[in-house]
Amino acid sequence: MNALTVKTLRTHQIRPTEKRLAILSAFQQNNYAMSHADLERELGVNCDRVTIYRTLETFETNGLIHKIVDDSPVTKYALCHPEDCSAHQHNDQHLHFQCRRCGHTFCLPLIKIPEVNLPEGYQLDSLSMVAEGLCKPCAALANS
Amino acid sequence: MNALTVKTLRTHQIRPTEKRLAILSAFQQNNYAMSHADLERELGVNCDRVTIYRTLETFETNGLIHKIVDDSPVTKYALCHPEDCSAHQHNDQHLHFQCRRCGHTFCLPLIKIPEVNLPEGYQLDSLSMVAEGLCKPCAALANS
DNA sequence: TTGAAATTGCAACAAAGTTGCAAAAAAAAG
DNA sequence: CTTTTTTTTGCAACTTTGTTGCAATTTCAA
Repeated sequence: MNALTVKTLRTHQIRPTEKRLAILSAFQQNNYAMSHADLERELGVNCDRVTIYRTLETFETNGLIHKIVDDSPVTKYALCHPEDCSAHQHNDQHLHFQCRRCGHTFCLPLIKIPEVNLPEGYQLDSLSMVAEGLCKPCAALANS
Repeated sequence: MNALTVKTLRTHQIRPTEKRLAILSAFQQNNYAMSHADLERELGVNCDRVTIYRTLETFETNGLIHKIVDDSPVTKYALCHPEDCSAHQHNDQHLHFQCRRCGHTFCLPLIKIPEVNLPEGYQLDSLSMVAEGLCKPCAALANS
């Protein structure tokens, strides 16, 4: 039992069950955004498909992970940065980067999304931005 | 037979068949990004599901429409602006706006995506940006 | 320790998208 | 104007992704 992980869940008002701990550590062990299929692969048969879907929903509504919008048709999630998100509001206004070679999408939390001026009459809630290209490791490989 | 529409398809090296003309006019008659389900609804039973999927693929690879990345799980497409895209390259670097009320996503071709500075080592191909909120008509409704 | 509330697994379903193949349509060749 | 070739379409079957209802189990608190 990882005490730190348990504490993380409790902080977000999420009961630290075995399955949830496993899913949380999967997120912590990978620096890219995870899809349901990614998690299913990592957890093997020890966890039901539906449990994974429901855990993701729970984690998101409690401000532990956020959805990532990218080119792929599947929904992906990444750990929120604690200073940005809570159960009440998500505020992950940073750039995401999708690599065309390895297929993974990463958070670049240090790069904030620039402001845009919307036409008169539009009301803005949030902005998201995805860069596509080659991530650092894949770019290094391509140049060798 | 709409001569203009036929010409548009020929310009993009796409054979102007009946189904393709119908799908193209569906795009022209709606100013929002269209999903497969949207098209199926518009075309009724006159067109097979698979034909729609394949037509979208053909249109995209020939630079007539582009994929739109938004919050929803379904793939949506919008007409390209002729000056931006061709069969060889898509270059639709404008803002997209997704309305939380009507659910539609619109191109805002006049609002260009700002530049961002990526960390050292990353190689950028393209950027996409989605704003979420209330579109003009829906915002007007909400304020009345 | 017992009882209420939350979580999980199972089954069944729905929606989104893909693939192979044969029939039909369109274009090119003769 | 046929015949041949290529492209497009429809159908069936399948895969992947995601959802819902319900009963069994687990967790937590009284």
